[in-house]
Amino acid sequence: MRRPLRRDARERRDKLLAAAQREFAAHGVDASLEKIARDAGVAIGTLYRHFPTRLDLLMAAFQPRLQEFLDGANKALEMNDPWEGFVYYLEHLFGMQAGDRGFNDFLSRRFTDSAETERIHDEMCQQIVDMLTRAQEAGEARCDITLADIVNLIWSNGRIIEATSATAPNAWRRYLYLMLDAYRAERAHPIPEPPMTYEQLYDAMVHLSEAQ
Amino acid sequence: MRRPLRRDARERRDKLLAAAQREFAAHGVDASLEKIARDAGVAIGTLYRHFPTRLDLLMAAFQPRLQEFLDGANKALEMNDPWEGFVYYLEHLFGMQAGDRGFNDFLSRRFTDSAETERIHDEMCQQIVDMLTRAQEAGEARCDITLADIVNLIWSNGRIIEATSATAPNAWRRYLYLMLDAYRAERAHPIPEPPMTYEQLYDAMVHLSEAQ
DNA sequence: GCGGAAAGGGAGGTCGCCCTCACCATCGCT
DNA sequence: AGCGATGGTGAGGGCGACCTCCCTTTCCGC
Repeated sequence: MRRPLRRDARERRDKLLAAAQREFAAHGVDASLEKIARDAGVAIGTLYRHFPTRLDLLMAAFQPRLQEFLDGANKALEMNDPWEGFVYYLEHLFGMQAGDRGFNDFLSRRFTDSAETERIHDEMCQQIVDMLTRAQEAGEARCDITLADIVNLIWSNGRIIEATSATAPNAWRRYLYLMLDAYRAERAHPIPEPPMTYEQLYDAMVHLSEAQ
Repeated sequence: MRRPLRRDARERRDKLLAAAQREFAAHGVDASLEKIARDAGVAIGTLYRHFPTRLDLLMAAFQPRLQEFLDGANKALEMNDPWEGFVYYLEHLFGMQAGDRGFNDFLSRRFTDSAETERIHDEMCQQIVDMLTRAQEAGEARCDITLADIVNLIWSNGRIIEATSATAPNAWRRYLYLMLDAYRAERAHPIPEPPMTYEQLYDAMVHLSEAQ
């Protein structure tokens, strides 16, 4: 049974979380923990007392963003037109990637030793599959694409945002609308490579975490 | 007037270049120079004597790759069908990106203090413009895309390769063929964002270099 | 207001990277 | 063969990151 935090501890914890949100948003999930502590006006030892691992801090800092995202996603599922829902979902997701580099990194990677992040990732994958299937069954999205193709899209959008955020902050949106034309059933041409399997996809996300 | 290198100097220089090619290919243009020296069986001071800056080493190591690329590109320009040439060019480019992470990085960035790399980049941009214009004039590629869209494509392909090279080494090819469907003129849908200007594009490439 | 538990602090060890420089080794011209 | 120029070496200084641990400070219940 965890007793409530002492007042001073609570305050410093909050400052750390605020600083972490800023730093992760600006520099991605590999941001310097020492800089976060400095920004929070707190000693590095204090950061480690509250958050023994980087992942602990990450999860605490991203909780609100993730909730916000999941809420937005539900709206997409409630839309009547499957294609519109699909577009809305991706636009919402891309917009959040653009606004937060940490969220961007978080989406692209798997953190195998956190059951909590794994659960969130699984949930998002499920949402994407639902979205895509609905659009495919309505005959709007081409039938030869899978979850893995959408994850590829998320990865590549992440890169475009890294490149353009400082100079052309809306470039990702243009890229998305181009990509949507690639996904329409009416324009589909055969693709010479099979989709990635789920396992390949998973391994690739783990790989991104390991290669920093 | 540069006199020829002493025999021992020439040998060590060659070993350094070979090690640099391996390391850059495996870890990108930010690979550790100390590791390159170690791999070459040479002291770090020797590396710096031959190549005072990272860019000097980079250029020396990439010269052959770049030549190889430019040769392949010429083939594309000689093809009769403009669309086929366009596809061939991109497939060739993507394949080289997939085989060499250093080349991949090199494509995405600008190194402002090297006239030589700037020249090469300018040349590639010109090739792309020629390629694209030809395909557009033949009515095969949609008219509302520009050089910047192709550079976006190169960036995003770079990211997909980073993610998938270890688990699904041909995933980039699937992505390319999907993207090609986005570029076809037939039944193109309007895009709500304007293309990036050349200046935005240039700044974005410089930005990628600075943020490591 | 006091005592002990909870929390904070930050110096310091480790690592990998960049880059320099004073000294030593080697080559090759004569 | 000998000597000067050319080239090689690697310790060492600087940096910024990670993480630990012991000592000090602060809180809060009694």
